[in-house]
Amino acid sequence: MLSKNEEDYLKVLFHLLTGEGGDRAGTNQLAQQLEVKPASANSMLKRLSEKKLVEYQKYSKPILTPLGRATALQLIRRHRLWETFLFQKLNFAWDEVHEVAEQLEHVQSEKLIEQLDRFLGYPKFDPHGDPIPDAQGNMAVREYELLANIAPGQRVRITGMKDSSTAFLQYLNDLGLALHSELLVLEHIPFDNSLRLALPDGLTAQVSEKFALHVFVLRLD
Amino acid sequence: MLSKNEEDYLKVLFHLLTGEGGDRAGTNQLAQQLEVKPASANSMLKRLSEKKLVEYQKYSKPILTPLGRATALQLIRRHRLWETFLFQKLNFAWDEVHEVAEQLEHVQSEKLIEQLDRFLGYPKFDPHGDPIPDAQGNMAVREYELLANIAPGQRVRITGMKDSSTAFLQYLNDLGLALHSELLVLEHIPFDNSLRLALPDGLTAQVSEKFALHVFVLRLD
DNA sequence: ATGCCGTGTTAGAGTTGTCTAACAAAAGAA
DNA sequence: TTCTTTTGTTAGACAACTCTAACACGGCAT
Ligand SMILES: [Mn+2]
Ligand SMILES: [Mn+2]
Ligand SMILES: [Mn+2]
Ligand SMILES: [Mn+2]
Repeated sequence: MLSKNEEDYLKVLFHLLTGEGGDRAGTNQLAQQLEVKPASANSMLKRLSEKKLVEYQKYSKPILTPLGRATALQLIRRHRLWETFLFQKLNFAWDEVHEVAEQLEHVQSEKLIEQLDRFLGYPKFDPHGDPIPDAQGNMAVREYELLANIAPGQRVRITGMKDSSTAFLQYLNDLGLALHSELLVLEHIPFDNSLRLALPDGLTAQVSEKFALHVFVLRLD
Repeated sequence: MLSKNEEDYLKVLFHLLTGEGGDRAGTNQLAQQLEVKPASANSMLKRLSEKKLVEYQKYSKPILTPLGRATALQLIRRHRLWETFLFQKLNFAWDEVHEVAEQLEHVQSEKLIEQLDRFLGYPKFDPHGDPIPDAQGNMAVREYELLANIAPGQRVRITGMKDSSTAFLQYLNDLGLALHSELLVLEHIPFDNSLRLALPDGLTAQVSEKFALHVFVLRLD
């Protein structure tokens, strides 16, 4: 059985190694993500290696073993199910769920997660649009495109966010946008690659390229 | 902020000191309840004393400060709300809720508990019939009498259990009894103080005095 | 009052995790 | 290639627990 800390390190490592350019992930990135010093991350890498979750030799990049990957996916499953619960049943806002799920994910009970999944109706995506792995670690592939790449005139639906920071989520909230919101790209301004959008409430908004690079969408029609 | 372990020690101490004959509770009882050695309980008593939750001088019985009592009641609130959630929403059996609630109770989030309480409809009692403290630490007084003291001919409703051990809860289950079950005392056998009962399903059962001393009831009619 | 036994306390060591400070290796620039 | 910067590793200390083993206190019986 893994400790809460071992689980958190493993999960962060999974995200670092699975995200784009994940091959460059090492001790320092791991430490930074977890807000600890590199010395701490280094000693945890050794411990995870002892437990056969990570393959690690000094001065080379760590990789997850199949066991490590499977274990991380189960933790991600728990995290996203709890986020969904908080959002759907307990009136938590979009940007409030993560912090609490970060604690709830460590509760050890097979039955708890099974029953929570059933209670929520076997959701496929969490409130941020991220796919929820099933008990076998399989998850839906989210078909998405970046909003930044959509041509004017195209209607789209928001399917996820690349960034789940509070600042970003609250900005989205202020625009009246959420997962599943539909919007229309009105204009593309070549100077700075910003976009003019028609929002669900009928208003229009001008958003930066940086914004548009953080929103995943599905083309409609 | 208290650690998970500090919270658990505090809660057990509260139950030891609040239960009948709670004045006799000391280092050894505390250690036994928590399944640790007396040396460990002793050092935790010092730490809780440092944090002004317990008044403690060596070789004398510890008592809770008002702050310690209030803190313990909030933990008990969280525990019983989670038990209620697991029982009512996630199909957990009566004797399965405690172990998981023992973990969930340590999740730190005011909003989580507020919203959970609302989601459950502000329940006054947990699945074992134990009262749930409100945010101020107040709880309903459960009017109860021991089944052992009920005279033949009296109809009663089960309002709680003095013992929440798995063995006891499963015996109750096997008899078809649960919280709120109604039953009729048919006969009192003076020889061993056992009772004959009419059960909800129409059958009768013979139960020992020990059993009858662990069930709280309300007289009906 | 003395002695015994159960209760309670301390010292000292181990585990899991953290940090700082010093150092070693690898990568990049000149 | 040689220097410099970034990245990674180690040693050693500390905190929050845990334990075992030795010891002190206090209540009770003779
Ligand atoms: Mn976490
Ligand atoms: Mn999420
Ligand atoms: Mn607990
Ligand atoms: Mn209970």
